[in-house]
Amino acid sequence: MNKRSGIESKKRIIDAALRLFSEYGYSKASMRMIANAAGISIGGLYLHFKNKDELYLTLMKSKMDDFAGRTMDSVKDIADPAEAINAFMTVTLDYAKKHKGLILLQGRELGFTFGLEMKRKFFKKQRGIIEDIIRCGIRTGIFRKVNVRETAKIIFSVIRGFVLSIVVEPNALFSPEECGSLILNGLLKRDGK
Amino acid sequence: MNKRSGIESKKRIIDAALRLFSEYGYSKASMRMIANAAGISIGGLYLHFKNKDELYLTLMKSKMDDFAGRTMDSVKDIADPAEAINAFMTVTLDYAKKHKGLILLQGRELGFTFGLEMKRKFFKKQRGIIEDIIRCGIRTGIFRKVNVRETAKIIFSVIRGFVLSIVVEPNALFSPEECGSLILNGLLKRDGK
DNA sequence: AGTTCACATGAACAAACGTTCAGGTATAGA
DNA sequence: TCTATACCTGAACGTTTGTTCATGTGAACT
Repeated sequence: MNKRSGIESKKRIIDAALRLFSEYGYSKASMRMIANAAGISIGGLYLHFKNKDELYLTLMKSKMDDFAGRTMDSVKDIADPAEAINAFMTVTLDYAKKHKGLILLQGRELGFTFGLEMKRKFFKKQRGIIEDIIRCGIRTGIFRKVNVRETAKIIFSVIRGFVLSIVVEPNALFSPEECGSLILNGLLKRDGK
Repeated sequence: MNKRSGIESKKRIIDAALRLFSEYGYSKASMRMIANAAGISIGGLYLHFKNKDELYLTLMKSKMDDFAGRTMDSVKDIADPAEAINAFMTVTLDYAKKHKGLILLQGRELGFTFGLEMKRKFFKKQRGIIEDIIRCGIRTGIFRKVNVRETAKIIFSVIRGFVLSIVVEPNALFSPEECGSLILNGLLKRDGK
């Protein structure tokens, strides 16, 4: 099983690493396991990534960029803020559900010193999108005059919680639609209705 | 530093373990480190806990029981559902903020097979409290007729997200009050106002 | 004073870890 | 056919891991 195309090997390594990091966590997924799953030798693995940290970070970076790009795209040309909130919610949660591997990987090893800065940047960017939507909603008079930053944090927290739920209680997930509805309408009865 | 009271040693071990598990995670906090921090020998550690798993689980169990008890107490004799939601939120989030160690410990190592069942039970119980409050709110006509289970999941998800935020972005936390307000009132402008 | 017993020690062990390295092999160009 | 190059191999190394065990120690009871 020799003489492969280099980039293809690298790709197989990344795939295997994502799978194993996700299932076992950073510490318990050993380089040997990853090499094995990728159909390459241990030495070969180190030919493509200079060490375990680099492998992990490369993985994270590429997947998170992809994630961010998609959510951004899905919202950018929706005019109605209420609809945009819903869309952002739905896209994010669906993506998370479909890519459990990434989610597991990123949720786990939380206190990791060496991936933290990257994650923070990612979160800030995502929260920024929500803030823009809220500001737009307030400007156009559709939303109440809430504290934009606080509210964005809260909404983002719902998403983060959902993502965590995927890991801990996969069969206790709520529907994105119901969630959008609660965020928009609240729990209290409307005066009129 | 010999001849201690046994239970006191055990207590020191638990303290040290919580601190080190929290800071370094399950895998990277070694039994030697824990023994060291507890001021006991490696062998002595195994006198009190038969292995690393047991130490971890004992820790988790005791802290989670404490957590559950406190949140339960804080809500049980508040009549107004809206107020109860707020109280539950505040107490839970404050507790989480005050006990970062526990939170880190429990958020980290998410995919752990051997602690999962316990965690699920804990979450279910907590969600049950919220469900009761919502049901009460609907019955008394204060809340809209929402899907109780779904809504409870969502609210719980906010909490879970907050808890995660403590770890990842400690200075990007929202206020429990603002959060309660959003959940109760929603984002859309009220008809009357 | 002697025995017992709960608590404590740290050297020792096997296993697993991340990483390196001396070497091997198939392809591409000469 | 020879050489250069890119890709690959797995034994080996030095650490560190969780866990065990033969041995000690001091207080309490007989």
